[in-house]
Amino acid sequence: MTSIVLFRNDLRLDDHPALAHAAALGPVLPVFLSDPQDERGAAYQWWQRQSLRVLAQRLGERGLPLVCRRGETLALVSELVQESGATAVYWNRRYAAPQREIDGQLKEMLRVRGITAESFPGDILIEPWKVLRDGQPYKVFSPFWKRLIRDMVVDAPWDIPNQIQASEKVPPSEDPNDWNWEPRRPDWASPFLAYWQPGELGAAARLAEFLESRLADYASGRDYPAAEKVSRLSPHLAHGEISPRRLWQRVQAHVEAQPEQRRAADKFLQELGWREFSWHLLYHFPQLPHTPLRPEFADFPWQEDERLLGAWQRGQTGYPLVDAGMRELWQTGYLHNRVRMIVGSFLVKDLLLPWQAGEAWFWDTLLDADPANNSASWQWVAGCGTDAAPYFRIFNPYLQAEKFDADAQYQRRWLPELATLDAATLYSSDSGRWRDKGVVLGRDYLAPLVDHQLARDRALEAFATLKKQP
DNA sequence: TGAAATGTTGGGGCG
DNA sequence: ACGCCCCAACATTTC
Repeated sequence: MTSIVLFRNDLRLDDHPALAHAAALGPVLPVFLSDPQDERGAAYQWWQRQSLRVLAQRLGERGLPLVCRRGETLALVSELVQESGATAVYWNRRYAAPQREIDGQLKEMLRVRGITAESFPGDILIEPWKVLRDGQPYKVFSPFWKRLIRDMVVDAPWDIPNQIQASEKVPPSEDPNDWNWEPRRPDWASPFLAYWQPGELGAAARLAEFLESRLADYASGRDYPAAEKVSRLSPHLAHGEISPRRLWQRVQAHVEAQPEQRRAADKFLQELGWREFSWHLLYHFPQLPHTPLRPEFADFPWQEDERLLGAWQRGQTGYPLVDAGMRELWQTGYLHNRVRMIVGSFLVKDLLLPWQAGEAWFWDTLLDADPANNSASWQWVAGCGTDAAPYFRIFNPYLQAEKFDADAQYQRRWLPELATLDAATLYSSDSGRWRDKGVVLGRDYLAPLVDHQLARDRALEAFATLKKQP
């Protein structure tokens, strides 16, 4: 009579449809499976380890164990069904191709053996096969989102079950500490804890704080990386510590109480919409993480240059805003959205490096690494996505800095070597003025890796070669 | 959810 | 008072 409930990238009790369904039927055996196929970058795995601790504790408080196993999904579930005598397995749906395939095979294997197997809506607002126009997926964000908010109903979230009966038989668990997801030497991850509280409670706290004190200024403040007006919920969403349905419902309820924040809330929900759009794209176009959706970009003359890539990764390009962003990413596992666009544009257009190289670096270093968001956004920046920024939309890193970090607060925070420069000096190209403030180019800070004007022209030339292709 | 190049307009200085 | 020029400010187009 026992049901196994699988936890994967949905490390929460709230609005966990599979868990809620199983708990209503009888005893539950919660299982976390780590299939090597599902592993993401190093930063993501570190967070997942922290989040697992929280999940195990929350289950423990309710008298439930969390059985952790590492290996191939089908084999593990097969073993666990035998060891526990479970008669059903439930899970929340996943939408990326490899995971869909695994879960499909799992369902078939279980049903052949007479075990109930059922999947439930996963961590998006609406199932991708329900948002179509003339049977085709949307390829442009605006009509997609308009359609979704106008015509579709987001399911109400499931509350945490009041009581969850524990399974009598509990198979032994592996110790996730043995999985080596936490770096030892050097321990690059422990500083993250100064910025983040992984786990479902941390997610709830972040949301409460966002609604309370950040949302009101979100519409205008979200563009200024020093302003701290964004939600910083992305890692929590990426690990499923809060569901988008719950987030949607909480924001709607907040706006009912504070109608003057409607505009800001809509803007925020639109960002959730971009996440949704990315996941729908990944569902319909499984090649999204590797292959440009615009086929003509297959022939783009990217450069391969390890030296340039390394300089970008380490924040040593000589462009203060780019370097500040790359250092924030390395030190905190996160990067403000505006700065993601700027460093992305710089990699792809100023350095002419392939967007996949940036995608891979973000995948490894972002705590919120998410296959849909990461690949869709890089294709957007590179101009090769379906609804992408046109290739010729080339960010000027100096202008972006003056517009969105006018007082240089953000750049000085992440570039201690420039902390003595006031904004006016930072924005002047007069190296003598920099020297007067104690910063010698080439000694204290690098000269720019490339000249932006030249790089811009070169990028446009490279782009022009594409259009000649049939 | 750009930026640069190019075009237009209108106020003010000045002969 | 008038026309001319300059140029900032804004608008449009082009990449």
